[in-house]
Amino acid sequence: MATVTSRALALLAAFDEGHRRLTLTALAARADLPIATAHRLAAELVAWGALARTSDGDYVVGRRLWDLGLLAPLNAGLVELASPYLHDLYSATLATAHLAVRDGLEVLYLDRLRGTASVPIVSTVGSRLPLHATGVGKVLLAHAPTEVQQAVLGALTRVTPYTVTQPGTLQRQLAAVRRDDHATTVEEMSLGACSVAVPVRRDDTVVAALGVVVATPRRDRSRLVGALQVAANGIGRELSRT
Amino acid sequence: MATVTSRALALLAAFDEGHRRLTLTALAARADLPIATAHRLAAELVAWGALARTSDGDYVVGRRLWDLGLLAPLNAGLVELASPYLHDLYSATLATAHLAVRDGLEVLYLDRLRGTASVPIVSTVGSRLPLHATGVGKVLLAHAPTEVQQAVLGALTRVTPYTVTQPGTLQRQLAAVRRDDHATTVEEMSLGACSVAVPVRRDDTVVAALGVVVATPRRDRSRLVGALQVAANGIGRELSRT
DNA sequence: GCACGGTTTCCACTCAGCGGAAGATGGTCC
DNA sequence: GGACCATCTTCCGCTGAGTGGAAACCGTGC
Repeated sequence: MATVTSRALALLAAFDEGHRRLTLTALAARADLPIATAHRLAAELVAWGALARTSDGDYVVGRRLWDLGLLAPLNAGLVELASPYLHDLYSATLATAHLAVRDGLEVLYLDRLRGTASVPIVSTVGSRLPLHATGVGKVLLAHAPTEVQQAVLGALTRVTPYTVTQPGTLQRQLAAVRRDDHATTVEEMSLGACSVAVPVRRDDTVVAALGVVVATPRRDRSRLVGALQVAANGIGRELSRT
Repeated sequence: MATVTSRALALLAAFDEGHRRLTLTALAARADLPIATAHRLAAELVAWGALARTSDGDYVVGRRLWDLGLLAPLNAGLVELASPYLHDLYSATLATAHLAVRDGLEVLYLDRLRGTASVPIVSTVGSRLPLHATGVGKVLLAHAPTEVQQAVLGALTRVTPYTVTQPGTLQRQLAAVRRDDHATTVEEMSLGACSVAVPVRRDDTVVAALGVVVATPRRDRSRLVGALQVAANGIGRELSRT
């Protein structure tokens, strides 16, 4: 038997990147609730500010959830603190630059500065992508607890024909990431897109990863790694002061 | 009689900028709920991801609200699209740069790039400040519907000794903002801080304001206005394409 | 004017939610 | 080591908050 709270949360969960605005009927269907129940509970969420009603009656996520979301510890200054460095990185490389953290068994993109090159970019702020198929993901996975590594290694899904799906291969790559202090991918997440990423450390702990996405990394690899490390070190220094 | 939904939302509302992590007892007190009730409902919020429990038992806002918050229409690309221009502005001026929108009778800061100058900055991403006492606020107020202007003009609170609190004076300033297409403040929000701001237009509609905070605006006013307008025009052009 | 789809409102029935109390846990002080 | 305190967790009898099908309402299109 569902609780009232779980029903209200089901309404919130009905929204996602592909469903940012919903009619009442669609909202009820996606929340698996009768229309009358959805209507009643949604009215309370609207009154509080968790949802909002557009002028033609559709429901959208309310401003108050934006406010609350900013209080989530993940945003405790990291995005803001890292932003200048992300832009320095962009200026130095003109490539799409990312700041990401590990969230369970996935990469979560906290910030992105989109470059000008026509390289396919699949990430956006708030999106989650596989750890094993992205540069920032490999960095985060290489420094994750053993049980996280084992869980990921046990479920390597193929995203492109070049995605590494053999555990042994990925383990060797992760060891190389720890040794070389950077990771690369070559069309493992998107065809036409390669990436380079480095760890962001607060003292000795890897708390995030910084990466860029380019068409071909091999030519500029050491230059990209250098720029990434300068930016990552700057972020790490400021993190150590807070 | 309170509903279950209102109690659950009261728990979420217990968190704010000054209370990012709360013990169960504090959470219950701030939500005005008995501890047993708070414990039960909070457990459901934790299970869903709206709240999280730290290792020592405290409650914090959960990652899932961060995700949901990103879906709020306000963030539909504006922050990300504007970010490169905000950094261009920073590079050109080395001052703290802001992107803000009007939210009811207040300014809401969507993005901020903190400059290096030692000027007191009171805004942070997500914060709301008065429309009449900030540069971006004056821009947004000058282009707000008449009833918004009248509501604000009827309640001009003093923030510093230099805050404009006489309706006639502010009205003349707003007319000047519309005429000159930029606004300034001089220690009206914080002593030692002055600001310059311009409108960001999508076609002919003012949808945001872009501003910088400096120690003394008079010396660089036209240079700052120029840089702001270049950035605002760039943002506006991209907005017109989406 | 009618049909249709979506939204809003009603209300008899029932079980989910309530919260005080008791127990458990952990930390501090003497 | 024991006493004390504050916080957290769990229990459970009672009852009114919540339920959702059905009807009414509303807007649009033909």
